[in-house]
Amino acid sequence: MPKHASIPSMTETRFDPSSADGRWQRAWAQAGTFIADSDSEKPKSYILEMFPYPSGRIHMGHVRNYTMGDVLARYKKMRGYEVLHPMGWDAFGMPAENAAMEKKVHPGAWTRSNIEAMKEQLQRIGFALDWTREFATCDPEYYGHEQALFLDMYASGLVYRRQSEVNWDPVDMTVLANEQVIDGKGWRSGAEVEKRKLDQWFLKITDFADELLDGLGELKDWPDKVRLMQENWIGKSQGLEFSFDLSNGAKLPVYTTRPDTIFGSSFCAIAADHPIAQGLARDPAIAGFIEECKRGGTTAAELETAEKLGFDTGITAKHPFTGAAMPVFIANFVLMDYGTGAVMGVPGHDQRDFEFATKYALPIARVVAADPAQADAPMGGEAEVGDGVIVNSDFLDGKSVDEAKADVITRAETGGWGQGTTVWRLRDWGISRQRYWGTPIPFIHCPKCDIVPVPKDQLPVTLPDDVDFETPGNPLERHATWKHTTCPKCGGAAERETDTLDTFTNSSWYFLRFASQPDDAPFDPEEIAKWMPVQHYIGGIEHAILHLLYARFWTRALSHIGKFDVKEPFAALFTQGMVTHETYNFGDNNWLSPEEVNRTSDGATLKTTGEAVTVGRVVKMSKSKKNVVDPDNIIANYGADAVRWFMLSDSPPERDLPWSDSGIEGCYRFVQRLWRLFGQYDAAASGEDKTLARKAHQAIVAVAEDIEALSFNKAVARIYELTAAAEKAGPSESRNFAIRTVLHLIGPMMPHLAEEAFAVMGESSLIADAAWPQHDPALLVEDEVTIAIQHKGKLRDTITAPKGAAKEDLEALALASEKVQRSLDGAEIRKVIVVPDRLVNIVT
RNA sequence: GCGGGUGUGGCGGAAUGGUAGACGCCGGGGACUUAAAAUCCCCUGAUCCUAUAGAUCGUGUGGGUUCGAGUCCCACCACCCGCACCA
Repeated sequence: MPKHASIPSMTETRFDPSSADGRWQRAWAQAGTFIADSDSEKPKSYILEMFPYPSGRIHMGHVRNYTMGDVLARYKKMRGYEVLHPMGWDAFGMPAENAAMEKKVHPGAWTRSNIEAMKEQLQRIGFALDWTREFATCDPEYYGHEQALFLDMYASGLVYRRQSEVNWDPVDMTVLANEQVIDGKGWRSGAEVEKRKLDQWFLKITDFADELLDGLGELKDWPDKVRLMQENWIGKSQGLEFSFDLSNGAKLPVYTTRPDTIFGSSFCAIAADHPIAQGLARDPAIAGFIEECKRGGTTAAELETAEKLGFDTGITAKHPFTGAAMPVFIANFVLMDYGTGAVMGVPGHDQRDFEFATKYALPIARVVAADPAQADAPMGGEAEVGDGVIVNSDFLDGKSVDEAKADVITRAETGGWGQGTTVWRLRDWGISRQRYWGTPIPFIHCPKCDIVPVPKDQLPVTLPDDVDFETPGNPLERHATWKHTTCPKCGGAAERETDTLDTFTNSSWYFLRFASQPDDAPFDPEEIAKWMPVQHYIGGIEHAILHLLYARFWTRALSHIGKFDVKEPFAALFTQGMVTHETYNFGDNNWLSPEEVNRTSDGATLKTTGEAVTVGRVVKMSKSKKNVVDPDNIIANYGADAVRWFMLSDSPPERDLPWSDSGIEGCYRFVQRLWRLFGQYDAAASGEDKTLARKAHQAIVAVAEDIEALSFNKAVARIYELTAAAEKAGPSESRNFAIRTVLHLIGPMMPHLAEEAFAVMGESSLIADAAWPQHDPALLVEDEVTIAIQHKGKLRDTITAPKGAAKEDLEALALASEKVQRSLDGAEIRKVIVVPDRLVNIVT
């Protein structure tokens, strides 16, 4: 293609994001471009990114997350869908209370001002959001409906209250989540955490364990990783529950997944907090041992190295088949809250039992072997947990592991001493939090009537505003008047529940409220039916288990009690990677921010003194490592489109994206390069450029495929290629088509630039409302292809041949090549493999 | 310990079993300019070489299947993530 002299462009000026960004953001807002119309006849598409916690400022992780969703939303709109792409705020939670304590601001005021600031930031990036549906979970309208849903669940038996052990921080006077306990101490107060039994509210997620597990199978468009994590979390296991008769006359129920190894059992072990152990605690030695078990650390490293410890109770258990008397130990490795809190020890075929038996010199018998001849083979230095054939086990001898399992379960059931059982790792969801900044749990404690739900017409139970955080503990608990009320049943004096709901509750149904927000109900089932399930849900992998499991549970629970007919909330899930940045280190652990450092290709120096700075690993942007880049500064310098383009370029979206200054500069250069190209659109040009036209049509298809696969990095590469081809081409109608194609293809990615250029070309409509360009199928196929010719497995030459050329012709062309002949050097040709339109491989 | 993932130039990464390194960044050279910025053009995996040509090597390591392997199979190594004494 001859290089042509530069055409005087329509605009010699540069694209100026500082004026264009705002202009088009206002234009979209005024036109209501992104307001979802649920009455539309178009097919519906609900695109959702995990809503943010209003911590104060938008960070690069948000920008990446929302840019991906935005491209999908805008693309779907161009493809003729009615798109719902909402945004809101996960606004309850501890940081607001911490801010209240530290900065003496009300959590509500702090949260509201953060929301205002972050909303403005999001708007500056030009996201195609339907702001008419915005809400914050701390709005009484929102949490009031949540209270109503909670009461509905209560009425259906999905909510209950029981005593439960919690981590109690005696200084802050509050319950701590497990992840807030660091080395046995409260993360804020540093105080030794106590175990306390408190009355707590629970949601019966375990009722749905089977459904939640089976449902994973239908989630074909979820990452395998997330499905596996949930599967493991739910932790279904099948086995036998049966009881040993104890020498003291009591019965000891145990649970095992390996009933096939029952003849190898040589002891029983119970948890330190097992009722039998507790009953023996009058003995000071036993009480001491129980205390020792409780002190055991819970960190990974401690568990890894923790020695198996036991205390022989002196009680014996009678083996159900052999009648042998086996010692019963209290053991530190048995958990009270799994199974029955007691196990039968089979040292030969369980590693923990093996270690324990070794330490306490208990018999280690082989009951599974590779084949019956190996029945007397000595055990090695560890338990054999693999498959095999049962040996040394009376009537089980010769059976496979699976056959033996079934046999023992059948005998236990017919003999009436045991039962095949399913045990789950999943626990019921404790949702009580002794905190202020959450949804008040809508119950009243009446001295006469016990626990009474707040009548629905009295909802929402709102939070009082006049609270102080000067003293530790729950402000609702010590508020002068708030908790005092009357019993809805008997009218007598009563107290409100002062616990609030876990904030994960708020995010368990927000997607339903986005889809439909009537005043008098949490949602309208008809609207839910129109929009749900979410077609693309995008967010961080850190929510793989809790949030996503709870949201699935709420959807199923609400569906179960007849609210609507949706089983799974998120048809497809995408977990995006983090935004990372180099770290800079000066001296010992003096982290430096990128602004303090001069980075060149061969190192980094301190801006102030020029001293050398150590360039550290590329890790997730975090305040502690100071490797944070603020999106605001970047947008101010380069505009929204360059940042959006950066977020989509280079790294595949599921992987981490390393931020770099040179990268964003490259993106900005490309924005300007496109602007110049758009300026070269020449309405007067005529003539055909088939090569370029073909490239444009191919790009239309390829970019669409890439966006639908969320392979934004590949879509970006294709746009670069088409851009380069259009730049090099001389004026023609085809070139105009190519330029307009580029403009449409970048519409979802760089919307401000696209709108501006569209307008400069004289269009009065918005590119956001435009249709995705049509492609001509005839132009997708090349009429000439490049054929690779290999000899001895290596490329020797390439030839150009008409598409669809006959095998014989290709072979002849290949052999006619001078380079091929030189490589062949007269050798005898044994075989020629011809792959049509691809290659010819000559075997000698 | 269990489960999962990843490994390709200086960097981020492309590649239905069929031309490895598309595209971007970095780097080098040049044009334009009084100069700079901006922009444009060319080069850019390594080694050898008789150097516009050609050869060899090259996708974590070692094997295998195949006319042909980054891609499939087996074994191993490294790093990352999740869960964790779950009976």
